[in-house]
Amino acid sequence: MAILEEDKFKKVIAHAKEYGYVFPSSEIYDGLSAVYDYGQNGVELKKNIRDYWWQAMVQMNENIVGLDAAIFMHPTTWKASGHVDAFNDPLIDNKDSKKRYRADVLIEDYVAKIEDKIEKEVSKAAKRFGESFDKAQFLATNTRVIEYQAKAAAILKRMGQSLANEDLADVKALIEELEIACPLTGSRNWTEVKQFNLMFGTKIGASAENSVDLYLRPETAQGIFVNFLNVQKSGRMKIPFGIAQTGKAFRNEIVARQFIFRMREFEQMEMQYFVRPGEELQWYESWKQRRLKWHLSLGLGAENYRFHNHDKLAHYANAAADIEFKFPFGFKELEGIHSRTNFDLSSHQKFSGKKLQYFDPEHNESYVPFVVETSVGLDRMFLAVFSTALQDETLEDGSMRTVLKLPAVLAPIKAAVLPLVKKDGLPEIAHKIIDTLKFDFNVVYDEKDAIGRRYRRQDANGTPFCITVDHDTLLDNTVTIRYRDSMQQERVKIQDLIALISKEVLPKYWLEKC
RNA sequence: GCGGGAGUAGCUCAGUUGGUAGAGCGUCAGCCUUCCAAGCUGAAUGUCGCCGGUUCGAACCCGGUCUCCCGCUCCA
Repeated sequence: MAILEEDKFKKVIAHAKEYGYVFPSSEIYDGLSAVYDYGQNGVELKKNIRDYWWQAMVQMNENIVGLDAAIFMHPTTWKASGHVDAFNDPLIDNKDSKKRYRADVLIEDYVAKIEDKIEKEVSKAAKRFGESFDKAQFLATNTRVIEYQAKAAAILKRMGQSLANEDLADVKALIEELEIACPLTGSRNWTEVKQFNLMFGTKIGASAENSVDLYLRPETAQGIFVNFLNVQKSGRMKIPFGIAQTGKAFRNEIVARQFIFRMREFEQMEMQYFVRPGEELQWYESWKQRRLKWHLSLGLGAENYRFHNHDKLAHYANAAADIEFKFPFGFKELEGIHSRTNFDLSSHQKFSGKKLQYFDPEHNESYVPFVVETSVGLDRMFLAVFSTALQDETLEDGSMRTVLKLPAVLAPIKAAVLPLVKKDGLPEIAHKIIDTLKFDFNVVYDEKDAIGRRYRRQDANGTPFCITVDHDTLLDNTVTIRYRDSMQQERVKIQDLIALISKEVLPKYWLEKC
């Protein structure tokens, strides 16, 4: 990270804390690694981002509906989804090379070398005996081969048992006995073997003997898949249709860092779109474009976005791309768009024994639908918006101001109402204006300090409008409205305020750009 | 997890060879009234990250520990 970008990132984190957006979790106890709390302004910004997404996805699309599935799910869910296998690794570090390996893979590689040796013996013998060579007999009788085979089998058996018994010390002992070295450096200076489970485990049931092991969901998608038929039938949904959900997910990351970019507890905004098999790639393409358009509608700058198409695909996908955003620490994933095939629904069908199929009346056939997923990290979206909005500006007179240029639709506070001085009845009028605006917008009142300083305070907090009550207000019921980004001021009638602010902050005017 | 750096008021940081903590900004109250911060007066706020050790005495020395930052590593 360049020095400038690093400074910028530090400023973002400090500003987020200072203005009540993001606090380290449990800070009075020294915090909890990679867990953060959203403060009084952060919760508003986050809610506004979530609402903006929800409106664009659910409200604006007749064939997309919402869902709020529980965080706890039946344990078999995670076997079906592949997370139990994929999120569970015994890892070992080499102290000299600083490289980390899966302990079981190291041992399996070693066994593979033994098998190579057996193969070499076989091919040597085959050359020697020519056409009369009997491979099966050779394998069964050659003493060297039998020795190799016995050794390989013994190693695998012992590793299997140790892993099953969670005897990680023995896995390490095995690595040491076999004198397995770091493939890169040849060092045999290993740490202990540690089990890394990326899913958080917990228990349901109050008494120990009746309890069942559960996981906190590592993604929200599975709640949608297991409810696919419930929603389709109760909502009389016809393919293609989508189910949208926002909610918390949990991953026990080995290293979680970069502020709220990678947290152990985070919030996703996901939509699973169910389509006819064979049509998934065209939907995948169209969702890629639609989702990018949604991001661009916020006006953070087209140059800050790019697609990253995956070459290596996960086992369930036949196409995948990320929308990457230029964070203070570089371009990183903001949203994923995946063509997940019918992997999840098929797998749940297999594990549950329940049919998860759709009867397509148009084509008169039943099938397991294919799925196109769009998945945004809400916290990442927050960071993208917040870090881009935070700017230090040099003004014409050479002075500086810190301004948080949040898209007005997302700003926590839409307007501040300020009496020019706190006497002559101006505060009373300001309070009256607040009473008329507060039904529609989050507004605040401030009378402390000089007017200029109050403007700057609101700038730093991202408030798009300041409304100033002065002595002329007493005569003609007009106020000054001052715009955050341009610092321009206008004289307007009090009764025009609602319409004026609405035009800038209501989602309606932003969603039209999606 | 490894290596490097750091933890003193809300923020940014001082703190001399160990002698029970300061500044600026911010916050609050009051004065002033002035449409783009930094006018005047006054006030609050710290067990100097935590635990232990050395010492008559530790923010400072030693050990441990926690947290954060950077790099490596990991990342359905």
